[in-house]
Amino acid sequence: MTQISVTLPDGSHRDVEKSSSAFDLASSISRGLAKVAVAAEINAVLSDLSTRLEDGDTVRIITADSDEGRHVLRHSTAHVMAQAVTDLFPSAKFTIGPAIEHGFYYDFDLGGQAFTESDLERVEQRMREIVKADQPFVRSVVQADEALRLFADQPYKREIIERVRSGGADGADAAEVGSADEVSLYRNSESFVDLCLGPHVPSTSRLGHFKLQKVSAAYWRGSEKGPTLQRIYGTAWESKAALDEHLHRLEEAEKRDHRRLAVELDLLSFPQQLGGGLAVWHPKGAIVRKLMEDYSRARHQAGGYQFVFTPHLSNANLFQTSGHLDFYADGMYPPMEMDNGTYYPKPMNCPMHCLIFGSRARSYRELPMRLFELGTVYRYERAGTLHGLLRIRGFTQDDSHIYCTRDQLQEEIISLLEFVMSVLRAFGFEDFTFHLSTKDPSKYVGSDEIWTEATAALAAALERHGVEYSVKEGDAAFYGPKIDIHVRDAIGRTWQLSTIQCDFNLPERFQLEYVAPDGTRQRPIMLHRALFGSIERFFGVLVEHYAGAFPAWLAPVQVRVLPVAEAHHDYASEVVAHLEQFDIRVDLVEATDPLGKRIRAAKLDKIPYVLVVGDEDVSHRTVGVNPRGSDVERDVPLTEFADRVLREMTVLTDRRG
RNA sequence: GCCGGGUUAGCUCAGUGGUAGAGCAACCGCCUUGUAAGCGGUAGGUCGUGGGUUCAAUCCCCACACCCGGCUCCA
Repeated sequence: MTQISVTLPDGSHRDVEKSSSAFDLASSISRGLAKVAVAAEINAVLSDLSTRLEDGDTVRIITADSDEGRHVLRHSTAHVMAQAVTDLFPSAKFTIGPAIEHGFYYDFDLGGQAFTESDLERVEQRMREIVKADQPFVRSVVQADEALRLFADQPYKREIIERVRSGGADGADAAEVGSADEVSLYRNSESFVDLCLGPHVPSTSRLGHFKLQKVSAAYWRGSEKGPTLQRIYGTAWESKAALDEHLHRLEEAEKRDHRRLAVELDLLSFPQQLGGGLAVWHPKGAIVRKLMEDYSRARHQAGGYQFVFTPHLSNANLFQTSGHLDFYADGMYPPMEMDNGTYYPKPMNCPMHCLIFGSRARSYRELPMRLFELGTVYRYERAGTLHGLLRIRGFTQDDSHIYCTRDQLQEEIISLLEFVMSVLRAFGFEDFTFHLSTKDPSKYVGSDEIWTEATAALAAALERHGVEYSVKEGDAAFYGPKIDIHVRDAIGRTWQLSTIQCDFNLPERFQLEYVAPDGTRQRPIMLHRALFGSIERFFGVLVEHYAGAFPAWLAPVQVRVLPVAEAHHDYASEVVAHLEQFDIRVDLVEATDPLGKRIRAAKLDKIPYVLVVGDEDVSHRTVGVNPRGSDVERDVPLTEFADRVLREMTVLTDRRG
């Protein structure tokens, strides 16, 4: 037999010469395919293009412009970077260097030294030389003993091999090496060989559209107790155009940074005198926040929630009862000794809501009881973790705790999902992903029965909605399973916002009970639900989603009126007064500066409507409308414009139905 | 908390061992009738805070605070 037959992804068969490689197959299909091929999937295993095909194999050629293809490019580029670093820093010990979303990194031990920005340039330069040298990536498989000799002066590589051999490996180790006895290697030059399962591109000349981005520290094996390594992040793409586009996207994302926009738009600030992770809200930011909160309250009121308020401090006994002191004392602000005991700033609202539930005998007739509070909490986040509004020490949860019977659980979760998505849609989020976190067998409270039931209730609710969801095994909190809801923003980034969590723990700890129809005392199940998550964080996400250009109903200033000249000031004031009577947020900038300059300033303030009024408008009671993002309209009757803005503002009420 | 880099006017950023500068913004004046920067002037800084070295520190050294990029953590 000189021919073998392989199956292609479309189910067709193709004959190729015996002992053909995957690359030969690609070439036989088309020269174009061969040119963009970077690897192959053979019988569902990702493999090098050089792999010999067998009769009956199912083969899919991986091209550079696919997700898997880019993954291969990035992984190979990481190897090239490691070679470049070891060329330039001969004493560097290299560790691991995987492909990640949009790029790759590699971690090195520089013996206490750190890379500088100029080192990065040198490394990048050396990488370009390696690419030009067209070094082949050659895979080999050796015995573990031989590999240990090969990496005699690379302690991290030896550690990986040893761990795999002793069976103590985790997934990351196995991905580097292969199996316990046989170690997979890739050599891309005389001097550079790395542990790796591959696959890799055939040679370094297939790479080149990359950029090193930043250098930072990382812990070996992610452990704070391990050595500190130097990590270099880079990105790599299939073409210069794709690389440029990616870099452009990063620039655009930077322009949306809520910390930058918060300053530019005068929304809020983090005064140094206040301390880290604490924000003050300026009038413009406060208006937006108030509108968000007002809307949230209105929706909760309509949704059958009861509003409660609880204090910022509590006697330590409460957090002893709730278990927070046992589990999270490190994340709480330190205690204050007072004349009648020890007090803590609250890190959570739930214990206090439990006190409200437990304040008197409860009947099943009161369930489900939905308590809601915009509750401000304080958590001691470690200094290095703070990040604008997204990671902050003092923040306000839109926190709801729902006490219900086991029979009510599923229905309650279903209506919660609807409620959460409906509110998020009102803020412009349409694309949701769902994650169901299940029991961690090593850390949980409650009976298996109730875990199964609650997890099934969460899953059923998701399925009833017909939404896709991923299961995160063992990722639940110790007190119960949960659903996390992520949203995709205007430029495709995802943010975790809402969470719905079942809790069997707190009702037990607080000995919460209700009287059932048969007169017995039963323990309620508790659902924790944060919708925005934290008002501060959600606001930050909104700023980035809208790039600071809030929709009209949220904009701090909705309309700015610009008289063309001083002669139009009186009429401009009338326009302002007319709009203000409908609670439209409107301001006026008099004609001391030229019109063009005032227009520009209004645009930079991202105001939804700029109204220009001149002679014709005065005589016809009209306005010139310059809307954000569309064309100027002249001679719009003032009353018509007011109606239009009002309609836009009532989008809320429409969504409420 | 760890590693690295920072902190100069409201903002963006120059700069120097001999107590500081630009553009924009602000304020004042002039000009000004139609959609993204008219002209001129004025004011504005304990160069993050504290200590040290020095005749002299915004600059060099140390500590602290805060910020940035990651790591770790995130009820």
